[in-house]
Amino acid sequence: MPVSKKEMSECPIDAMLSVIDGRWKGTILWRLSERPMRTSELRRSIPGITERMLIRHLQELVRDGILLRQAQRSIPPCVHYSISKYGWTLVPVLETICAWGRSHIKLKHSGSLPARSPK
Amino acid sequence: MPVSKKEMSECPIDAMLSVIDGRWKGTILWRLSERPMRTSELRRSIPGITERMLIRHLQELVRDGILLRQAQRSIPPCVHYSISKYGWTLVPVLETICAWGRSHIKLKHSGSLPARSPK
DNA sequence: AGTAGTACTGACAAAGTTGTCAGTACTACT
DNA sequence: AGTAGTACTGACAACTTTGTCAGTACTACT
Repeated sequence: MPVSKKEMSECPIDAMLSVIDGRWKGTILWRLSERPMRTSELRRSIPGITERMLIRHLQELVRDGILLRQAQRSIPPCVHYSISKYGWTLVPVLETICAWGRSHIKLKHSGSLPARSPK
Repeated sequence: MPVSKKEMSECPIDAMLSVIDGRWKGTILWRLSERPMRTSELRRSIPGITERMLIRHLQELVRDGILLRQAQRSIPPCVHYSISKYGWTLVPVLETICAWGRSHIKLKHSGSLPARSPK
């Protein structure tokens, strides 16, 4: 069950968005761009996310080659996730997105854009 | 009824994605970045889109300040959509996204990334 | 012995997004 | 007179994504 819909679009924008898209993917990448983390650590660092959704997103990001999954076969299990070499090529793009998003938020808060219809 | 979900996230990435996100928004912006178009023209230039969805996406993009809507009050009606000054600040970001997406598609097609699970 | 912790899956409900269909008011065409 | 075109709305079905809940197997702690 995919977390993002635009499975294999030919449009490059959609192809990129299919990797990023998903309720929590941006946040996950953001956290992991600081440092690799293990599953539970990541979960605690993202308020509101459930374990189920975290794991689904992680699995997709791993499938897309963005994240690396390193598991120690121990008990209790310990799995570390980190951004792969390929994943790092995505980070500058995210920074561009983020920069625009930041100024967009400012505009919205300053009220110079009409607020979106409530709910 | 919103076309995109992440209504007013504090995360800049989500704030930006909420503007872009929606099944057809990327394509719509792409078309309009070439030249302004009227509704029906736009619809015909995007295969697969329905009039209903086109109009919903257009309305959201107008609400977000990305597009400009210019209507002649004539019969039959004639409405032109174009990218606003603010919308143009988004275009370089889209180009960055697009560039990454293009190389991602290449990688997927060359098979060096595992294909996503079918359906 | 009971509780919490690890990383994860399956079944399913709740929300959210997209698509379908019909309808509006008026004109221009055959 | 019938048909097609314009831009758009409302109701609602279909599909996708997200969230909830329970359960797994095993250890470490009180």
